[in-house]
Amino acid sequence: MELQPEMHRWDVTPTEAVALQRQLKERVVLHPPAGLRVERIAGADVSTEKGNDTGFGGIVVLDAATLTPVAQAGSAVTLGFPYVPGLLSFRELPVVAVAWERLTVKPDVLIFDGHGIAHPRRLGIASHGGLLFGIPSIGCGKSLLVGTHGKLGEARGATSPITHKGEVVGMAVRTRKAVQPVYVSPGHLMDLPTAVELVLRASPKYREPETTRQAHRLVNALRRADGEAAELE
DNA sequence: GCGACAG
DNA sequence: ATCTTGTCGC
Repeated sequence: MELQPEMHRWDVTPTEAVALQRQLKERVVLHPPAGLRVERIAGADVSTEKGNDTGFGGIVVLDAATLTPVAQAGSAVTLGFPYVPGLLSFRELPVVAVAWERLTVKPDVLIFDGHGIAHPRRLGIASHGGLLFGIPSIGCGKSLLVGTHGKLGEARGATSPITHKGEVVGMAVRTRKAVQPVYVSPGHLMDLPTAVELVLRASPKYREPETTRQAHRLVNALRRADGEAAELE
């Protein structure tokens, strides 16, 4: 099951988007493919501008062992959906999808800046993106959308389960000593233990995974380059 | 009805 | 997310 460009249309209303999420969540698989080998791990991100409706997307693929970039792709797409908490994927995935199509070297796992199943309807951008691209995916957010968790130790590697409506939907993970944790949840073709392990492995030095940091760097560079080109008109 | 609310 | 300067701490 590869990319599914026609999974559904993107020009929908918020009400239709919610209905699509309820339907799509049934397809999410919460365990990794048998014998998954993570040699390449990637990060996806989108950057937007204040007085503009253009979204700059990007994906950076890293060697999982060295966390060195091996491939990348960017995109600039007009945003067709507003930011609505719980419907982030309808705003950002169309942008990420263009970058994904341009990516010549595909990763084994894709980490999104946002949540997976730690979502009101269990279909955050990581789960939706994993389904769309047919790839194992992980959600790694900087703040919670839903759920609560207990206190966690100060050491790097400390964790505490995120619970929502009686279900464990993710894990608060301390990637740096005495620094606010990140919130990890499975996207698609992924389970929580593996997601936590991969995020920790990808975050040896900073709070956020190197995948997310590199993708963030790429999309911001694209946005600034576009802004400077516009000034010379 | 009120508060919360990824990026 | 973006708009913005300086500032506290390792």
